[in-house]
Amino acid sequence: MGRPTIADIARQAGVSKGAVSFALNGRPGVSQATRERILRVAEEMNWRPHSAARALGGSRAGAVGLVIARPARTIGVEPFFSQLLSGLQAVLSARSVALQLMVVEDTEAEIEVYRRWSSEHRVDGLILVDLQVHDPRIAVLEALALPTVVLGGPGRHGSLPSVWADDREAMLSIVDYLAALGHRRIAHLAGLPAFHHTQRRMRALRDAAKRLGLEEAVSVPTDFSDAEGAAATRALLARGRRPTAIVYDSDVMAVAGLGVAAEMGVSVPGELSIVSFDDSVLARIVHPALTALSRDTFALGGQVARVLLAALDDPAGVRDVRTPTPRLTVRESTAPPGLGRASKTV
Amino acid sequence: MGRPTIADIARQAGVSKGAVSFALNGRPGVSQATRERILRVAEEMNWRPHSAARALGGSRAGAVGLVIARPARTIGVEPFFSQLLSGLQAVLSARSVALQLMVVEDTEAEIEVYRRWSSEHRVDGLILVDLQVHDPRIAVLEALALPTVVLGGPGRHGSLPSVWADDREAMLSIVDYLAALGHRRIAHLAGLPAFHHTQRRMRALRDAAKRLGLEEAVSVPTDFSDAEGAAATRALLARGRRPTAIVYDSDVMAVAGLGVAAEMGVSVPGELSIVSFDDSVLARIVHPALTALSRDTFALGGQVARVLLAALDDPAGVRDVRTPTPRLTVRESTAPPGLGRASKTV
DNA sequence: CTGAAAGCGCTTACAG
DNA sequence: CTGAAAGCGCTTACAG
Repeated sequence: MGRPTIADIARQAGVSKGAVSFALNGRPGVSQATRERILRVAEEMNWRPHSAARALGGSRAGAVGLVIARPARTIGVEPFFSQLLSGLQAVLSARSVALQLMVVEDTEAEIEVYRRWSSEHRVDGLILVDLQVHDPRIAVLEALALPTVVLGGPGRHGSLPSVWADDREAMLSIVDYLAALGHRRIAHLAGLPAFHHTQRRMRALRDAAKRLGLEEAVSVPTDFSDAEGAAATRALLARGRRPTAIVYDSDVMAVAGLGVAAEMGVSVPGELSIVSFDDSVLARIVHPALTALSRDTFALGGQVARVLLAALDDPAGVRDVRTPTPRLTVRESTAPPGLGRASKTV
Repeated sequence: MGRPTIADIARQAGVSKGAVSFALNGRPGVSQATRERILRVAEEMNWRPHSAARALGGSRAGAVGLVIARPARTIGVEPFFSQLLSGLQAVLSARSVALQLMVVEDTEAEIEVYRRWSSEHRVDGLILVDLQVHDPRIAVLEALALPTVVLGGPGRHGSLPSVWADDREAMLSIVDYLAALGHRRIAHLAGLPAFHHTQRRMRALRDAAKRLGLEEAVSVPTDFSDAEGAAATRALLARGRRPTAIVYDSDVMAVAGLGVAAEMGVSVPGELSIVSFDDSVLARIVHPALTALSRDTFALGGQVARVLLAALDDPAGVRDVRTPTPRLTVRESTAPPGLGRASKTV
């Protein structure tokens, strides 16, 4: 007889379709006894909601969207995103909400997707990543009135709720550690300067340098690619008085930097300490293993999903959420400066 | 007035809703003149299809699904998948078909997702990856009668159409190259033995070893994790007569193996040649850069999407598609054996 | 607390 | 080639 519908259940249970709908959705409007009977029948018939019908009747699409804008030459979906996705889906699928994922070339294309999804009623809400300093997406999303949670901040996210970790505190923890080891010349291979978190990290480094009286502390912006990471590292290490420590904004760039150090005969950590702002398998498997900032990205994804679900129920009742600051995992790529080639190991 | 519907267009153009639907979907049933008028009106009103309504009225969900089953400890979504996704979406979104992506723990959970999606009418078709030798998913999908394209093969995919590249030929090209360099003892750090392509690679190595009269050619199965890749490499290199070349089934394992070689003071490529079966940023950025099998994974994704779309239109009219065999990109990690520590440097 | 009805925005036979 | 109508499977006011 094909898939059972609520009409079948209603007939079987001897009630109206409306009553079945109320019972199935846990709403008031049916007595406890009939509710249980209806649920039992639905179970017996192995009924499942038809997502399209539900979306048409109600006004929910039953899905939320996530668009990642990355130029093709960068790594694409990095370990960070795969962890985030898992965390998101763990929470969303428990509520039967699907996740629409899309990878596009740039912010313009990203905005187009939001407009299309909105007009096609594809999604009920959105997750916004890679927050920019002057972010054109914010105004668009406010205008579309699509419930959205921003991963990033604090600040620069307009009236949209944000889930954020403190990149400033994180950067300070790195610099404090390096300074404690004795480093006085620290370089920072930053990501895209348009990103909000890039600016916060750069600013934190400047502030820390002043406070600690460092001899040098420079941030070099890049496009996050391994190519620019390698090129910038080469330039830094070719200087007369080169930095004794480099902080990389991504694990991919950090690994590329490690390769350049090997290529130029600069020992790590003997002559150069390396810290990655992102932790992942990459940071662990290279040699020497990289000291890196670790965080529970899976849990972060779950947190974002919960905030978004709350926003769907009550767009006005949602507050910004601060998540734990990433913590430094020390491995083999950091040491006091100037140990020289003696410590080069292996 | 809210979003325009086909009823609005019909009123404005002075025709029936049915006529509008035909015109908008490029079907016969309206004259050329009225078709053009309708399209013009739709354009003026900035009409967009409501995906749920379309799914309910027709019987299409407007989406296809891809489930990736990976235990949490492996890298998750690898570069391979991100490329594949991009290729899939490039073709699918041109036809306004969404992609439902889900990451789960194991095959059992994966099958559950298929059953749920099927009964909820969430997707019109599926893409199946990581084909197994005895794959329980095949029978389930045949029974669900959900149009599905298998990425993998040839063989073992039942009545489902397959898009495949020849892993056997690919392995032979590696072994032939290593043998030509003079290697006589070759090891292969394979992936999960349950995977169809793992078996084909292992068998290809055995056959090549016999044909070439190699002294030793052993395949060691692993779970694809960096941990097992490292452990197995350690065991191989600790032997008396160790292999002079190791072929790794994934880039992550190859990088882990490279780390172990460094740790044990085995120079690459002087004392050990390393080849990765997967190419990616990882293979390029490490030092020495890894010789690897390259393929156009983006194009592969596009190909899979095209076959799936064809299967949606006509499930019976789809044939298996063979894609180009991956080709060896030689970098710095391979050399004739026994050059010894002299060539270590850099 | 419950039932009968209308409606969500499309698609698709079925008559003309 | 075209129009009027029914129907997809739900949800949600609106009466009782």
